[in-house]
Amino acid sequence: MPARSTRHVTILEVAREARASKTSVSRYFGDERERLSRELQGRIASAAKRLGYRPNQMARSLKGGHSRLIGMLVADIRNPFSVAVMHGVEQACRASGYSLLACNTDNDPAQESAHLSVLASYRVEGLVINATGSPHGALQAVIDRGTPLVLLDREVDRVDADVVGLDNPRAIDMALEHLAERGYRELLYITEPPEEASSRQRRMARFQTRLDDFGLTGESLCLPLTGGTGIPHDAIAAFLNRPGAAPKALLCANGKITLAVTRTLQALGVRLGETGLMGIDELDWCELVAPGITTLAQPTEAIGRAAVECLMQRRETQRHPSPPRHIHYQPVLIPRGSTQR
Amino acid sequence: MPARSTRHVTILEVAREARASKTSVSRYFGDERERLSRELQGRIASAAKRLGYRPNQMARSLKGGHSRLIGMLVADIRNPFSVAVMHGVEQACRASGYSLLACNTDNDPAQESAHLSVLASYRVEGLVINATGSPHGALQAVIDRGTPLVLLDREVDRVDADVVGLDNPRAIDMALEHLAERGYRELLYITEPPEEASSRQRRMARFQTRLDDFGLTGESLCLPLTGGTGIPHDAIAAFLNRPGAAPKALLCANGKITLAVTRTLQALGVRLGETGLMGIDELDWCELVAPGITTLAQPTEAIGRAAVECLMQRRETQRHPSPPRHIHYQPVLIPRGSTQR
DNA sequence: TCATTTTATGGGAACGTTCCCACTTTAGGC
DNA sequence: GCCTAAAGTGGGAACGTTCCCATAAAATGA
Repeated sequence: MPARSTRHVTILEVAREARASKTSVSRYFGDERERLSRELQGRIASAAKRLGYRPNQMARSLKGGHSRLIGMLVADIRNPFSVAVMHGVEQACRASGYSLLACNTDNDPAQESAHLSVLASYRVEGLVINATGSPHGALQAVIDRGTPLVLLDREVDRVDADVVGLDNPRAIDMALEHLAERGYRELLYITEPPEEASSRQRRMARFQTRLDDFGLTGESLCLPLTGGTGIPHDAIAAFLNRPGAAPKALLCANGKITLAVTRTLQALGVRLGETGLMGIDELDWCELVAPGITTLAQPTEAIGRAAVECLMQRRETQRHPSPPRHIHYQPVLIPRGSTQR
Repeated sequence: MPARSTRHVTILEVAREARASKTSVSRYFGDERERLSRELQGRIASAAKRLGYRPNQMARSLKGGHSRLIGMLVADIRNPFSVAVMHGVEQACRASGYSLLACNTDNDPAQESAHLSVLASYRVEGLVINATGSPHGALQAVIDRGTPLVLLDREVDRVDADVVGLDNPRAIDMALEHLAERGYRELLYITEPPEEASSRQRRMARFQTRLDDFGLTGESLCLPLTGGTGIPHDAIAAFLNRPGAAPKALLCANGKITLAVTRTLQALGVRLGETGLMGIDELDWCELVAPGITTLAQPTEAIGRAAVECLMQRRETQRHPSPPRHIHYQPVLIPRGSTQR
């Protein structure tokens, strides 16, 4: 029976029970266990177990300044991409002995700064941020305060932090190359509002610049997906019904767009393959819809792990910081029927 | 310029800057702001802003015993159902001034108890748990220690805590009723190993008991989905190829099963509708696959919110606890082509 | 007018740790 | 065999709060 149904056992009670000093108990649970004699170790171990002792992490971080907490801001937790990255982040944190305090901002700058504030009050030792668009002074303030910070996927103006994400130009190039190779000639690039995220801008800009190089023509369509699943059918229908025999294809800037566009195409009765469809972000269901939807998969877990690695590295080289690093991962092409004419 | 590029500002520095006592500053940031004169409030506010002060939550919880933290254990963070519930939980926490420390156990009991341990060390004031199967003594220990605890979806033997989840019998009844009404006669119920979760047991048991009442025959198939996407095609093929003209249908116990089964059916070239397919858990893509997959949607956000509500209630009525409550939500039927012959 | 309450403020002791130092004992070097 | 070093242990002061108390001033009541 592990005793005491009420309240928490303290280090002092363990010390008394083990006939040792609190210092020794502290050493036992800290990283100086080796300094204790075998015998004392034994006494403390059994006393602690008997009493059901758990060091109070709050007290620990107060004294030592180590909260052992990493904070994460996720723009949209219902986006499978975000969750996959978060999974990687959490694993890496745990491997380094940290816990993850993850907050969902629902793409709302107000929630973002509120959460940032909370995370600061818990004295997180590092921050992984999938920020909303607004070039946030609060972020730079965090860095100035000395908290290591990594930006995920999206860079933020005038915030000099490490950035981890997809190699966006390469992703677009791969998409264009694939679509060109499969014989599509006229493209429509569909994206959420680019102002909100640098990665969206990068992708869109690259799309425009490289079309010529692949002998393609194309244009971009910006869809605000706020709220419902609604998406304007007419803009897409107009593109598809445009006269001319050149094979047409749609390129979706991310998973959310791919979902919305697939819905629209079904509503319009479009046959996939004949009309090309391709998306960035791999999702569970992409292989299930009709002939399968071709995607560019992001190495989400790796991105998450890399983010934490950056954090840990900065933590170790705290004094006189190096310039921000940018780490870009290669996407993986998963060809399916939706780009097979 | 919010001053001090290094380290954190303390309450004492603010007090000095505002020509006030630390007690007054503490009052200002606590819930006794009203007791201070307008003038003093002003001085403190501006001093705090000038210095960029954020109360240290670690110190706060150490002294006051309020960590303002709720812990959550999620069995599988890559399951959209879990994420949706988590979203509800987080919203509700924030509304009550709590932050959420969410941990993913990847269905691994070892990680579960490790995380439980960590959460305890942060002195979380409540715990929302989507537990793995093992009837965990650790859980009861948490309760005994006085931490309110809510079980999500799955009950755990010999742990007397509140349980929030789906009305499983009703869900099965609705499914059977719908399938019978649509003319299917022979059913195959497909589930993950029921030992791991009470909800799985409930659903399966109900399925077996109520078949007769709807004039149906049927049997159950248990699939271990660990690891890859692999799923034994042959068991399902055997069911489908069984002689007899009675229309057949498959009922999937959760979203993960629905995904795996849909993959299998595509591989087998089965036409949905002709062969019925229905699943518990609504997913993004269910309306996209072929004629659309009929589902029973769980009110995930509501479940999440209810869990936190239970926690808050227990927190307020700490002394002399009431018996565990069980809250069960009704599913919503979303009929689609996969159950239309 | 003076005792009494109320209002506004501040000092100091905790909360449960860690960590610096100091002390004792044992081992090592010559 | 004595001096020094190392190993093993413990006491006490922080860490940044909150909260109990005490105080001073202002308001109230007769």
